[in-house]
Amino acid sequence: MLSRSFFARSVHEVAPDLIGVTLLVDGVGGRIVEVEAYDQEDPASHGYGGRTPRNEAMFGPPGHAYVYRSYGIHWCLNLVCGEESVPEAALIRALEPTAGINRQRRRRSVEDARALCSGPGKLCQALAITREHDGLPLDCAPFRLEPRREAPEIVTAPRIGITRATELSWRYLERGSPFLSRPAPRSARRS
DNA sequence: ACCGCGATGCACT
DNA sequence: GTGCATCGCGGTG
Repeated sequence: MLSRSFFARSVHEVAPDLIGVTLLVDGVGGRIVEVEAYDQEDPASHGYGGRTPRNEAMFGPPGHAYVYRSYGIHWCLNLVCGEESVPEAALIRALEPTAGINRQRRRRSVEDARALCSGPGKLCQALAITREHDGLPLDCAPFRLEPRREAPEIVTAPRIGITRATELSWRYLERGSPFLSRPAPRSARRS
């Protein structure tokens, strides 16, 4: 299990450190292979405009989940970082499935393991993450976070699917992983 | 390979 | 009313 202090650092330190960490919800999940950082001064962040009912968890203590609904259909999972009342969070964008893969297949109605968790909405469907997980601590059930065993090779690239602050390379990926939401662009740099 | 679009919730102007 | 931190499908090269 990751220590509580793991998340009590800048999201820009935590986000790359999450690559290779195993994320499980009720025993179902896999290795994190893609993450994006969102910070307090970031116009693309949900926390940028101040506290609202939706983003309340972003302003809470680090080491908790922030789950929001995207495009009215999908759920997306963030891990809150930094310090209380300062909104910083890491968006989990893709997992390499390692646990409960058949349950993930049933929830997603997909066979190919590469399609189970290759996107923020997909992985929430595969792990059955919903609004009920918003604000929950990450060091208790149903969550489980296991440290990585070996240091992965990490590359950085611009974030995906945003319209503001697109010049920032705050997307972190495991180099060469077949489980990404989208391949790394040719411009990707080693972290 | 790329591009367009519909589904649907909700924060915000 | 508009704009998303999305996804899957169907059309066209």
